[in-house]
Amino acid sequence: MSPRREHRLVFLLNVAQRRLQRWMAARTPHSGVTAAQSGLLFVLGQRDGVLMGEAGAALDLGPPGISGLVDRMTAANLIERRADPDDGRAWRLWLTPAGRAAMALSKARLADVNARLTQGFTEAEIDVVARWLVTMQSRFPKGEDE
Amino acid sequence: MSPRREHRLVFLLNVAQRRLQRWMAARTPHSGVTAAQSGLLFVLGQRDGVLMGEAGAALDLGPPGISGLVDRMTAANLIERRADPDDGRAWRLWLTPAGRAAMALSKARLADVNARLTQGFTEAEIDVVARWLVTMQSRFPKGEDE
DNA sequence: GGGATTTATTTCGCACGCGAACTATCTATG
DNA sequence: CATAGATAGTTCGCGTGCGAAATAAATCCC
Repeated sequence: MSPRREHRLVFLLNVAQRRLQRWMAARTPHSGVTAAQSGLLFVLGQRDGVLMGEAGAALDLGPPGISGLVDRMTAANLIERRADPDDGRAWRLWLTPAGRAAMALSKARLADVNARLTQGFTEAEIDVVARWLVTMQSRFPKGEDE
Repeated sequence: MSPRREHRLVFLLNVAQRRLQRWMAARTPHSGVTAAQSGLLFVLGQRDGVLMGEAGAALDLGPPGISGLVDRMTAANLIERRADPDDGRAWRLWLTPAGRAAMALSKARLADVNARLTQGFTEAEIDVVARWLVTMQSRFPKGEDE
């Protein structure tokens, strides 16, 4: 029984996430590229020149979140903001050479993280975990849907 | 077998955590008690008068984390800081009546969250998830152990 | 065409939690 | 006893991301 085990899921999720973030932050070989920042680097690695809103959607960030992330990464010279030629409101994001290099380094770190995230679990178990995490997205939606 | 699915675990964990936090924050019936704050309320509900460091350990927070949390909750009149009679450096934390009431309300919200966290998954699957989350704690330790 | 509405992004204030450095107290050791 | 070291908390600056409100450009509709 122990309702306590279930009670703990909220907490366990929180702790696991923070531990992972902290671990990644501490192991940033290249100058200060954080986990969130590598996320954006990967998005741009696949689709350079996306709109900020698209990048935000890909990372599940709202407007203020992506805006701040872009600010910091622009200041760090990892990406560039260039006006969209067709839409005066929009900005497109482009990797700088430094950003491209940082992305390559981030991939190595990600490989290490992946090993740690799956080690000791069967593929079926990892599938359960992934399915659970994905399900939580629809279970705790952004809007205030019931 | 898509290495991409594994790649996503970092991201999925991050998103699930943020979605849950956001959802809880939006559904705070009582004045502004956040998820982190309910965590401390529950700790005090079980052991009123703990040292700040003990509370931090229970919530996996470092000194600055628990210190700030206590600051905000003290300002909100949810808890009280009282000097430890035996140790001039230490402070013990106590629930205020308002804090005790907020804790009761938080429990209702937690029940709702728990339902959403487990609904649609078998007990065995939830066990896998819980085991995975716990394992991640040792996999991404606080110290810089390799 | 022009006013209302939608859309892209920014700004503000906030909560959270980290690492590093600091202060104050307690404890151990010579 | 004095002093060195350990321990409890605080403070600072930072990155992250949210909600709400503002700005500016695009679009829709009469």
